Amino acid sequence: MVDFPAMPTTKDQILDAAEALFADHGIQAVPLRKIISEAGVNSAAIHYHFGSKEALVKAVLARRFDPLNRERLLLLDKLESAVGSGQLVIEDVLYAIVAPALRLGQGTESGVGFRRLVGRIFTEHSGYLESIFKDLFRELEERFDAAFRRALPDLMEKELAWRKYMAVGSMIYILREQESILKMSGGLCDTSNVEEAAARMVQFMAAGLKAPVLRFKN
Amino acid sequence: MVDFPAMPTTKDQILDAAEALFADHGIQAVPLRKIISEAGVNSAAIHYHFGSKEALVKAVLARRFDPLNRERLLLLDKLESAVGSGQLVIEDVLYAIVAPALRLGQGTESGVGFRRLVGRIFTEHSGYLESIFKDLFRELEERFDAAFRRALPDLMEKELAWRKYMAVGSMIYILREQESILKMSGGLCDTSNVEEAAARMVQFMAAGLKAPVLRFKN
DNA sequence: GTCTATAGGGGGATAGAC
DNA sequence: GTCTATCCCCCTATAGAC
Repeated sequence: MVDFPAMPTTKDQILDAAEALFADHGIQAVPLRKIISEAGVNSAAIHYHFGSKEALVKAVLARRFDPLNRERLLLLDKLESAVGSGQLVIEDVLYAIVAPALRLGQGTESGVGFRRLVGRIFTEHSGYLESIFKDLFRELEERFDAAFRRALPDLMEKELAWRKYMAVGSMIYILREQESILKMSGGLCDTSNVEEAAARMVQFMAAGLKAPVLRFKN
Repeated sequence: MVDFPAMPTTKDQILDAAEALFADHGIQAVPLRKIISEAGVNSAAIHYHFGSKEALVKAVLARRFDPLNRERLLLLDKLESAVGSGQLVIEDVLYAIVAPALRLGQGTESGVGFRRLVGRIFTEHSGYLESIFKDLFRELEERFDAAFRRALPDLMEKELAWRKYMAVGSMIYILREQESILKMSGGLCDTSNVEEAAARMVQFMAAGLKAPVLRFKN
């Protein structure tokens, strides 16, 4: 058979099927058998191509998160070089995190799936997922933590930490549950308009991050 | 043997063990065998007392969420009767949702576990969990949706819907991941001080909900 | 590289003695 | 109400023919 570029390889079929199923049901909940039957490949193919379920999971995640996080860092690079030693605008920093994730695979049929995966990975920790997650996000977290600091220089470290996790929480909930939210909201909350969704998310998170400082006794 | 009130029944031992394991690993990920061994009961005890894993899950969740949501609704009742036909304050409404969840089991050893369960239930949907979740939260959601409307009368329906889900997302992420957040933040984000944590969460969510309105083309 | 077949371990659920 | 023993299904992983 001639090597025809558009022909999906067995490996890709497995990755596609696994990605869709992981997004729908969670990573642990999906048996390799289901991936096999969904991908229409042989029952030994996964172990031949990847070696184990853990290695497959790593490959599925890396295929999306590596380019996604590279794009986020590229946007941050641009922001940083644009302001020089000046102050970063928190809305711009948030946009650099949110928009690439919302854009992921827009227009493709499988797009919703791996956008949901982006949110899901933050709340699946058990066993080997923990270390996969850390490897995927270490650089991103360091760079954006520093950017948050620069954009919000007046916040105490503790205050910023609290608000950062709450902002992250709101973002991953929207990404992860986008379909059930679309349904629950009766069609109002639609992430398929990327710029609108990004603007709403950025605005919400920025408002929380910039809220007036509270005083506590401790 | 005399009926001694402090003696935990087999049923309670099962519920306690299941709750802790569900909070740690997720509901689907926990096999009944693990609950059995953790609870130190007989391998047939769960099926004798509950009938199935689904019925056990329902019992575990109802034991905590029924009183929790009753308390939230009681607080909302008080707010509503205090303002009469006037306007509700969004911060008070948010506090009525957040504070009871943070207070759940504070001081007890197993408290962290079922506080995490509160957050976890929002992102485990597969199969029978969906309908259990709806049953547990139907009344709460209706009442608090109406309260949000009353507290934020100037927001368009769509705007309010978006912001509501983002606020919910930030809350459940904090509840659900409280231990990993405590660790990741180097001890800064501690939910054991209930009033401080509640105040921070309320402030963040309220700021996002009250952010200035954006204009969109659609 | 792709197939069938199967090993080997867990999973939920149940029967039936005590 | 509590125990032991076991059924039957599904899981990951591998061996070995083609």
